[in-house]
Amino acid sequence: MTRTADGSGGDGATARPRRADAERNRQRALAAAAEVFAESGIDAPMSDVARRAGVGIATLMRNFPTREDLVAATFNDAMAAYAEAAATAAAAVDPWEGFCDFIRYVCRIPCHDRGFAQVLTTMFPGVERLEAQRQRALRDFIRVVSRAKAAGRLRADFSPHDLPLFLMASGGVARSHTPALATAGHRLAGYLLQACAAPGTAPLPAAPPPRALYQALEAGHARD
Amino acid sequence: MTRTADGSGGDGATARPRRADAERNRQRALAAAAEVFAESGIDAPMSDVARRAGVGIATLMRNFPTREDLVAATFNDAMAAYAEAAATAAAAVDPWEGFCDFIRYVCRIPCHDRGFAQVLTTMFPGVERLEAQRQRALRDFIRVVSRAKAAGRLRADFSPHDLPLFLMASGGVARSHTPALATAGHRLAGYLLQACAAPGTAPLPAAPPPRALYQALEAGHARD
DNA sequence: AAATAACTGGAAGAGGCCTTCCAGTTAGGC
DNA sequence: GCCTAACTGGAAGGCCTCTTCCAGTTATTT
Repeated sequence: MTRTADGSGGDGATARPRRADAERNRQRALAAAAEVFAESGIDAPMSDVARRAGVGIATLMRNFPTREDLVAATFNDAMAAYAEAAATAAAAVDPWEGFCDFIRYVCRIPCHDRGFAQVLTTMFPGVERLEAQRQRALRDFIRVVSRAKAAGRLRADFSPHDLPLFLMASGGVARSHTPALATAGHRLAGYLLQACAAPGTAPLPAAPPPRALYQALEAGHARD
Repeated sequence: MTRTADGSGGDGATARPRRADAERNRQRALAAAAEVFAESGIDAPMSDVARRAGVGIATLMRNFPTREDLVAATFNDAMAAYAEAAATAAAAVDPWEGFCDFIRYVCRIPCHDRGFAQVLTTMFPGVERLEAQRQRALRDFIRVVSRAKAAGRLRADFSPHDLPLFLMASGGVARSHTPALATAGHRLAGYLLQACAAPGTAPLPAAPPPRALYQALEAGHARD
């Protein structure tokens, strides 16, 4: 699983197998980053990551020259798991169950991994692998949605692009790692699922054009 | 309206009426803070506020020794308006209309004032005036809720303490001032209202104990 | 219009974070 | 076991923000 990360840019030929301690440090950095980002978000100080990994800052910076590099490498597996969850939901026996399970899964994410929640609601145009997984998840989620609609359980005006909306909403609740906020997050998921159930009793306000929405989420950092 | 802010700690007797230019600067600082905080949130650099106000940093700091002082003074009126909106909702002819209007109003706030959204979802135990208004709003909202329930339009398991939940969710969507995100915020409000309508088709996940919830929102800064 | 107390803004100091550089250390080939 | 290239960690420099201090300016009083 963790083997998927490679990082040293395209050494197609077996140039040389990398020194063992260096690789060990790289892995330690990734593990530390996973912990720190989960707790404090992807803007956490690099020095925190280095300290927790037990390596120097320079070592961290050499392996991951930019913060984006580290973030991408750290959440590669999580993103794959996310895409996998969407695929599972698309293959669920009961379409509505599949939909509900996936939404609940998604709403739970910010409670235990703040960093990953940020990654899920931020576009990284420069990181192909991450975006490819996100695309895959979206494609599968589109299937989830159409199946649930076909089964008559999901309201017709639900849009697959409401997914980032739900993610951002959950992220807003899970601003820290408090049990109370985790409970609140579950409750929000409950409300949202209730709202999704067919038939919608009243029309929903229009959704923003997907292009505009995703553009607003680009990595210019969610800050104004 | 703006007269309500006083700041110079309790000069009960007419000690001396404060120099005119000083008062002018104070007002300019408040106006600038309102703009800056609305755009960038209450963690915006103090120097930005000073620059926009056209005063020196020292002047700003003398009027408002801590950031909390400035935040409290800046959002005093907005908080009063918020409480007023709750009162209006509690007096609405149609209880359900009152409820919906208020929720929509609340969900719109983060779209045009990021700072105020943060204030609404952060407790400031040291700022009595702010907390008093918040209490007042909550009391009126409790009336709104019970009236809407009595009218049979609001699901029975809705809790008045879900209000901060909705606020945080909206805040999560309105991470920047993009039209797309404003539209998304409206849509979220639509979903939430749908979910609130009686009868709930399925029980909601339990809410966190209010004490724990509000504790998690205390001004230890929404960071971890 | 002079005296004075209130008020002003910039500069300097402190702390945090990111980035770069370099002298020292260590793994791995021979 | 030694040599060399790979790798290491800390320290220094740059930038940003908050806070404090002080010499200069200005409104107000008489």
